[in-house]
Amino acid sequence: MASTSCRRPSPVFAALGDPTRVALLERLRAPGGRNLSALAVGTGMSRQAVSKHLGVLTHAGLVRASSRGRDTVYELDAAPLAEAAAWLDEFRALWDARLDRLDTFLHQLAPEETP
Amino acid sequence: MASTSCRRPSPVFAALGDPTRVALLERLRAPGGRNLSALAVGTGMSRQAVSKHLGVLTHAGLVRASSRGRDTVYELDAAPLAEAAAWLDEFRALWDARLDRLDTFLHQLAPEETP
DNA sequence: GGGAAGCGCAACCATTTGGTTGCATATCGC
DNA sequence: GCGATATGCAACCAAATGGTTGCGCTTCCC
Repeated sequence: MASTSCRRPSPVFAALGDPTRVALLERLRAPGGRNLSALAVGTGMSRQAVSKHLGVLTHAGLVRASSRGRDTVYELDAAPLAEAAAWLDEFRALWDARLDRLDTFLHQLAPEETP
Repeated sequence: MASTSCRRPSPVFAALGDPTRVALLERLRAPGGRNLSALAVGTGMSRQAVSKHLGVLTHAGLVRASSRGRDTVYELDAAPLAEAAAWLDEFRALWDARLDRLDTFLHQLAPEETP
């Protein structure tokens, strides 16, 4: 098979494709969790907009939301980040392997032309 | 500073967020490059749609396009993938460091309650 | 030279996305 | 109980996205 073995984490990449969501993740990197209002302040957006972005992040598995009485607490979950990094590394590794095989193939064909 | 040091590779993540584009990248992983028509066949899309996706990938730096006579040859450039993976690792590392500091802080506060 | 192949550009359309506002509901604290 | 706080849901809107078709230009090859 020429494809990577693990599943492609497209939702994670799509979630990370928006700088606003990345900024939210950086705010969530502090331990302890934040509620929606605390996350929305200073972003220049309404709470509802922030809530939508948090929904995308939650759907991608990057954020866990737990209802805590009156407000919902959002926490970072970095496990999908590790999966995404692993996919990137695997993709690159397979690509490099292809190039290495091409290199040896060219060497076998014409050793003097590929120093 | 609480932010990661390197710039956030949002365009790369946005480009990888579409499964169609990831499939194109996997087709491009074979060495030698492909022209537009070869990439479009079998995708169920028109050449123009594939060209737009290739434009997004090129803009993200994941693909290099070189004009080769009548047709343009597209080649994979995996360097942004490495940058993206590095960003993911750095983000996770900083987050883990925060958690570690919290852990030691809690230990200093009440050693018997955090086994 | 002339037909065919390959590509880019522009116009166009449907759907999704990113954002807003308004309102209803649940919860906390006095 | 009651006011204030925190959230979710629905409707709505502008802009971006993903796709199409058509046309024109360049390049190959016979």
